Amino acid sequence: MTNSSSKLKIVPPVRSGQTTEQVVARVYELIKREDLKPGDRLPPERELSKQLGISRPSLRAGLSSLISMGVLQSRQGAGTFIVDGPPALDSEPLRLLAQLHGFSFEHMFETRSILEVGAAGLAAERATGEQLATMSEEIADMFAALEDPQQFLVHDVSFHRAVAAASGNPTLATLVEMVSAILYERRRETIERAHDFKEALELHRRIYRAIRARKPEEAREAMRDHIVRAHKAFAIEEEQQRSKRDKKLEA
Amino acid sequence: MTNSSSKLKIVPPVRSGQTTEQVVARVYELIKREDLKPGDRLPPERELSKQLGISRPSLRAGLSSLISMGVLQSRQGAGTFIVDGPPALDSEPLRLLAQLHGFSFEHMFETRSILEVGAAGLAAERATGEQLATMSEEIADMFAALEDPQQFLVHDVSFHRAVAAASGNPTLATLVEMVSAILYERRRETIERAHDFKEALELHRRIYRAIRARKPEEAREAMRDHIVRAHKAFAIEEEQQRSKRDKKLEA
DNA sequence: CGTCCAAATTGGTATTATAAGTTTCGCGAT
DNA sequence: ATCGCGAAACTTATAATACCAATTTGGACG
Repeated sequence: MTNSSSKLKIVPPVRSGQTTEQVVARVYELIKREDLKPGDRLPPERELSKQLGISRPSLRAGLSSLISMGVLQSRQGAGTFIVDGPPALDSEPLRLLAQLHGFSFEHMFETRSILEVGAAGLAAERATGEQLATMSEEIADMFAALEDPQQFLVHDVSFHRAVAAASGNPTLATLVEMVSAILYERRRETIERAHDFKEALELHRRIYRAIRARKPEEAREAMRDHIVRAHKAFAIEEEQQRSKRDKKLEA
Repeated sequence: MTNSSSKLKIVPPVRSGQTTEQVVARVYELIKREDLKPGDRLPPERELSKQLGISRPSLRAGLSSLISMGVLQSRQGAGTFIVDGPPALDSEPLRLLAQLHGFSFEHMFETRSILEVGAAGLAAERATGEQLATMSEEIADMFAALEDPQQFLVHDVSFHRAVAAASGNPTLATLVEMVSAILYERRRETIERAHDFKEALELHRRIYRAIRARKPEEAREAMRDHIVRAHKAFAIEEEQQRSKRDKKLEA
């Protein structure tokens, strides 16, 4: 139903949109018809370019788009594949947009809070036993990493990812992941000066207990409380780093 | 973060586009240093490819990525520009991801609900006079379009966009936009059979009044109620369309 | 069973032609 | 003389063809 006569719009044969868009649209069609599943290999570039009636560089431009969108992945010598693994959106676009329009970290934290509070509430309603186990394990790993900030942060992030997954809503989990990734990267740089991991750990346990006890409202409240505090801690770390940098400039 | 030590699977090094990534990274640097602001023009392709030390087709592959990410925009004969206007993320990646992993519309609605309920709450705290006026105007336009489903839907969407904007959180507004765009496209096809616009309109007015009265919890509750009902209406429309299609197949 | 080579495939470049928008300049009318 | 207007020249993105390089895969051969 691509260029049939359903509309009388004066559209020259393949004139609509750039060739790049055509590639994206075509791959979308392939996926939609389930000719392609995650992990599958696409036809070779030369063949695919012939099928679409465009040149190889043009095709490559389109594939680049899909790769940067996180839908495809290519390995030289092997082929181009539909990305396998958990669904995820690349956070690069959001990062660029934030940089362009000067989104503040305050807004990022606020958005993250809304998403994760929602996720925690759903998780309390739907989490499976296995998902509960995963959360619990991450908390144990945080205990074990109380002296190693970087490692602690890794398990912190994993715990939140587990909660998002336990919401049973992949769309929501994907958005949580996208926003968190940006904050995580920034946090990694300032975590060294962090303090009071024990408090953070206790807050995580509180979230877990509420989810485990199937109490959505408590889970939501615990998550909200945790992120507010995390935001404050983050702000303090940022401030410390800033003042340190200023000091260095004086010298 | 991808290949943690949880599995020893021999994963070939991910060389997904070295030059393409270079282009994205370089443009990101340009933006970060504020050499480039929204609306600005990039150097011509020939010049830029020389600056980066890569060929034009390779550069174009990178630019294609940025264009599909919604960061750039090209006009033949004029040049390539940083996108101007309100910040927005292309919803194509999410659409593809949803198709690939079979995300359901239920999940989409649930995510939209979480985002918009949060936005409504914030809007009740922060909406400016002008933003309130915009919302009110959209409601008036919905009144005027009670007999024209397509037009009604347009103002419906605009109203929600206005609420998201009034949250004062551009990150949140961007995510709302991204998720809504997907549902909107689908809705446009089924809206003709919709019923009871008056009820929907009344729910919108309730949201507006709560925001106007600066009552966050009421605004949240009104938004939650509205989206639940919208979801139900959507499900009914889908069902009608499905049964109609089945009927046609019989004949 | 191991090693190595050849075919397949993506990665990247160079060159050229084409189409579309922008600017400029000259001409004519006022 | 000046203003408006149209056409030509220029700039720029768009796209195709041809070519070589790097890497992986699989099979042939010892």
